[in-house]
Amino acid sequence: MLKLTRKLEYALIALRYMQDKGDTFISAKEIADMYLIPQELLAKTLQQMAKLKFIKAAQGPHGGYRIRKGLTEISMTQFMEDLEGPIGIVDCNINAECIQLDNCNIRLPINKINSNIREIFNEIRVGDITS
Amino acid sequence: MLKLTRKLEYALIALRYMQDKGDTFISAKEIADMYLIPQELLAKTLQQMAKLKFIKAAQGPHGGYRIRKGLTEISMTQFMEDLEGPIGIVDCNINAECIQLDNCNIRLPINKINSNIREIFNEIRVGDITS
DNA sequence: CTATACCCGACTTCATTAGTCGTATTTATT
DNA sequence: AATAAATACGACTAATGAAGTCGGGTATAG
Repeated sequence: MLKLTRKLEYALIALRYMQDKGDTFISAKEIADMYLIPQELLAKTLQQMAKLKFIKAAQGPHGGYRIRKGLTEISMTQFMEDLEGPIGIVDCNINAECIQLDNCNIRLPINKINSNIREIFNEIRVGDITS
Repeated sequence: MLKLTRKLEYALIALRYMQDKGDTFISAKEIADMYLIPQELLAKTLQQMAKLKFIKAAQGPHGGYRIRKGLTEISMTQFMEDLEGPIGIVDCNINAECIQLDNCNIRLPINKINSNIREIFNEIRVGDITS
């Protein structure tokens, strides 16, 4: 209950590592070996982040990834939702296809809690975690 | 990601309904019918809550469940953790069997976030949702 | 030319949650 | 006493989403 995905964990671990390494390109393999993360999975995550322009990719030998300026300034809410889709502690926070609709008797307080949680992540920037 | 379990949802819906109904015993069936919740599942949840002394159970015809005084004062953190176990956005918040240990480079900020989330639920009492 | 590394989609496995079923027990009502 | 309505509880199955793997492609440094 209330878990982050591994993908997100791996992403943050990788970003932090890249941040520490400065401006050079770091390969997925290097990070995977370092932190015992399944390489293929980490690679896919890094590719996704590259597509989202969070990091810059370079192909070929000595290629890899490098953090883009600006990433550290975005909120964790945006980062997480870009990678994993909307945060919603119950399904109706996301797609609202609930049969209950108005009948639901806990809707309002639950929505409130969901906002509170998004707010927590709004106030944390990626850079707060990676540096 | 970051989802509450259905069990918890059902529990809160049921509690709110019982709260509204005052002091009479309400059967699992009545609530299940009302909110289109699988009866057996709701029943098990209510039984668990009865065991935890959150509600009082009465067997036999006209039996059912009634909210116990005091339930509305406990925090959502306690309520949720009693029903579903510890809140931990990553596994190492719960059982700390991670191979990484000190090697983990995001441990501190992640723990901080976890505290923030528990704090949100600490400040909400069950009664805030059920009334 | 070759080795290294990214790119990407399809697939499989796994864990957790969700839901079902069967049986026993309690108790109000007739 | 019999019946029916309800909880109690453990074992089981199904569904879902996350985690992880695989195969084939492209780019590029040396």
